[in-house]
Amino acid sequence: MGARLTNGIALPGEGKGAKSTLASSVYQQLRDDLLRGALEAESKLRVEWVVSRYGAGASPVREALNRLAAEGLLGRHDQRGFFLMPVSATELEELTRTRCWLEERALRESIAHRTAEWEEQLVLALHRLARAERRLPEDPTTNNPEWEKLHRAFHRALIAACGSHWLIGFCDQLSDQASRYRLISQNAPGTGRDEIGEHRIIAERMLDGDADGAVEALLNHYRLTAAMCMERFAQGYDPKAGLAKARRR
Amino acid sequence: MGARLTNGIALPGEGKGAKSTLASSVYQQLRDDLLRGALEAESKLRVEWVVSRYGAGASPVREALNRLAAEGLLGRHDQRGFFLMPVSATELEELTRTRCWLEERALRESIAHRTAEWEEQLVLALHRLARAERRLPEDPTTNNPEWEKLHRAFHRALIAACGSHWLIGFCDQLSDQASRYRLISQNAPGTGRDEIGEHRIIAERMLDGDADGAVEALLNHYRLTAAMCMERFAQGYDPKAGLAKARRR
DNA sequence: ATCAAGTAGAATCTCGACAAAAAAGCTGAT
DNA sequence: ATCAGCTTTTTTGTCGAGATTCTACTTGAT
Repeated sequence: MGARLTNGIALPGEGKGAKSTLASSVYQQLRDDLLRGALEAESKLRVEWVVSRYGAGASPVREALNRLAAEGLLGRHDQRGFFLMPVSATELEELTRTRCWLEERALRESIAHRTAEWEEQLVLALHRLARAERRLPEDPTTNNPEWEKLHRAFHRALIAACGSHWLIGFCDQLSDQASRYRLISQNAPGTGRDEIGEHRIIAERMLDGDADGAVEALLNHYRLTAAMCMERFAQGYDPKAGLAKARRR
Repeated sequence: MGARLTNGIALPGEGKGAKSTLASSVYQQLRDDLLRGALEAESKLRVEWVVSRYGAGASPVREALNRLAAEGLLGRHDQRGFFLMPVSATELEELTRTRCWLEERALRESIAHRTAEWEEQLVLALHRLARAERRLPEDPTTNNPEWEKLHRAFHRALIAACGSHWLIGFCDQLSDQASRYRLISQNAPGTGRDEIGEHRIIAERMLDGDADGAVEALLNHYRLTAAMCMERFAQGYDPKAGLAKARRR
């Protein structure tokens, strides 16, 4: 198993010459895959499976798994290994509720402490999001990872001026969880939803300093997304579907 | 944590029941020591030092360190190891502010969804806290670890009925950070503060369903603690003190 | 004296093998 | 057929050695 390292060729996003460790590399890739909903099939996550998939030894893989478990993306039981956190309707509801609480506070603080610099970043984030394609051009049934990145960046830009990196971190964590649900339930295309319009309204009200209006728009945005997820995944998602596939061996 | 293990090798010398995994044991002990402010001297945390102190190999120690870093109690730089998160006045201010935001929401929700069971738990937590000694009987200058446990349990009981384990987890995280500051700056004894009285007032207003009053009492409680910490640690704590000691060699 | 380059030392990080535990499979009796 | 108890297999968790990287120190030149 040759260690196929990705150093030497600097990725465009990694301008800092910081050489990453294997543990961090596995962490990043596995995290992306988790958020992409790429491996929701298996409930259990054997370390040997991760080792063979990402081409690293057991030690860095275990370090990555420990980080993800501490973040709440994975679960862990002593002497029983790691597993993907289960999903459920009640958990989605609780998640959305918590998210609304925190984001409302973050939004209001962000508006109260806005600066010109922050406004420009917000405009920029909205512009980039509007330019990106929602789905992959070659396959309109799958989400565009680039759009997901920009979407997350936009929502982070909204609360960037709230003045608490703790609150920003918590919102990020909840955002990760939410996108996991969104991508598991494969948000249906073209359900008559004007996504970019929703985002634009939120941004405009933010820029106008209309805190109440922005909060209302944002919470509706979250609740609508959650409702669509809930519906689709209450009727369509079968947690045992993946296990059948895993049995082939 | 009531996992009674059928571990034949009792090894009573260790005291701590190293029941499950070494990584979890090191995690628990190191976390306790961090919150106790027991090792704030050195800024850097060499894994070999942890290995020799807690008697485990490098692998479980690294797993424990990764968990703590993901929780925000430690910092980490690739290829540069782990370090204790620095403390500062601005960080304490930001922490306190964030904590007030989250705890206010949690408190209001907890009151709104209170049950008889929850009320009883709260009464119990207050009673236990009132019974415990604030300082160690044999050495009145150091805090009583038992009191710290009960104090944390009381504050968690306040928000236990808020209906979101996410929010509870975030509040716990902030509570950990806050107690780190409190114990670093060695909260002064006998500054005329009626601690048990403050806690009792909060609990009484909670039980009365007086949300506004409870919130006011709780936030004042946090802000007073923070102010005392801030004062003592702005004038008394020198972050370079530990480094100077480290240079002797 | 300051600064740069090169070297020796120390720390981090990773790998492969081993021990311990849990899960799966098997036999035999009720 | 079911279940307890034992054996086999799989998986987790741990250790020690080695490779890679960072840090501190010495040396030499402007």
